[in-house]
Amino acid sequence: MIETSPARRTQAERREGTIGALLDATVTCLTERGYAATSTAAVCAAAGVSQGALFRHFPTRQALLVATAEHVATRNVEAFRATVGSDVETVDDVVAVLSHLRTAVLSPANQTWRELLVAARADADLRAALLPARESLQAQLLDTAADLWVDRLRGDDLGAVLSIVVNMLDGLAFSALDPDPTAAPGRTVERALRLLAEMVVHLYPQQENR
Amino acid sequence: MIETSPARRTQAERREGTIGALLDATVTCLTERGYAATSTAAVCAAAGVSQGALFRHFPTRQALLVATAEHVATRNVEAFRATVGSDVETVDDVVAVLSHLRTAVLSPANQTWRELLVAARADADLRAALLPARESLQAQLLDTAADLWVDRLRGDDLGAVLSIVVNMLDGLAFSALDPDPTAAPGRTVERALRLLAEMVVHLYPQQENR
DNA sequence: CAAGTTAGATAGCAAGCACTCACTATCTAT
DNA sequence: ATAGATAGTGAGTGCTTGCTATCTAACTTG
Repeated sequence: MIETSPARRTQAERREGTIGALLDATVTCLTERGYAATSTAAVCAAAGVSQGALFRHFPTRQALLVATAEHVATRNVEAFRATVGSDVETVDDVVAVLSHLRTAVLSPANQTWRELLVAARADADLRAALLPARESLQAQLLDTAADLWVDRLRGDDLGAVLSIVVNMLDGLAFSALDPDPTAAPGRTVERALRLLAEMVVHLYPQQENR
Repeated sequence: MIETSPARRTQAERREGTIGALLDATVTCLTERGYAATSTAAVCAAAGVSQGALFRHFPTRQALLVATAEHVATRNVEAFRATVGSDVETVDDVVAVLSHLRTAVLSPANQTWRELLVAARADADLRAALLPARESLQAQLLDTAADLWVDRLRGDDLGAVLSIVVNMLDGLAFSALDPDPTAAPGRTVERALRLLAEMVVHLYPQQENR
């Protein structure tokens, strides 16, 4: 209580702490209030710091948003890697992977990423600033998928299947207007995921698939 | 030149004219500037009218946006109907349909619709106002597809396939950051569309498909 | 401990926003 | 032709925005 005075933190710790709080606050603001309503004031209120603190560490609002994008991009890759990790044999296995992928795509991190991508479409500066992170993420997704599924799908088909699956799940997330999009998938979506799983498994049936 | 004085229009004509100009201007503003930058001033500038004219016909900005949504929704249904109209037999036929569907999804009308849907996710009022148009559009899409493909796909699979295709194309449109998204499809996307076409054709191969 | 540097708080500013209001122009009905 | 209604104008209002300037608090270094 005496020697470990709680108000004693090194400058780097303070800095890192508030930056982390700002990034997390930006993620929550983006997911539950949208891009336009993610004002610097709102982020500061959610993070519990003043506006001066924000503009000390980020020269502009866009810089904060770009930093947030890179922050969530790494999380997204990790979530994808964890999801696809299990080995698949039967159609049911693939369905399970797709279901997990769906919840991953609906996570706040992915929601944030999507929100920023949409905003970038109308803002050339943001688009340019987001480009490297975007290409890096896409490449990492493809590499991860190739590592784990290379014996199942050939190069061309891998990219195509990945494009179908993630774009479909993204489209689903975009058009999900429910307050809680993490709810049950719904019959149509479940059937759609099964069709995709059957497509994946039957693409190369010469192996010992069921 | 004399009897048809160009400055002689009935009130209804004037009204309809400026309303149409405002709706069209809103569409172009939304597609090429995004939701946030579609201010009343920007729309009025694009339409060539004053702000007072806008607020005479639409009590609020949101009313203008909702009217625009309903305006493009009908266009979207028509474009979909025209696209799916041709009868399909071979895989190549389905690929052609999907390609046309892709360009339809990338059209300004559909882009506008998507922009409004995304904005509605963060705005409860807009979401509620858009709900009827949204349900009507979805129902019409499904009905149209059922009319034309009912002999090819059974009820459950119809919705699932439709969900896969339109969500994938929507996701593709969302993540297309190019200034001109109507450009060539790209190898991966072409392969993806072919895979989907094969899936559709092989779903019920008992008929006289190739 | 003192001087210097970094972190954070607060008040305020110019610009842009949705929207209003007093007014003019145009059309319609008597 | 005249009166009343509708369409359209453009300056103005209050509010929010991203960002800055000024200041205090906390940490680091000699």
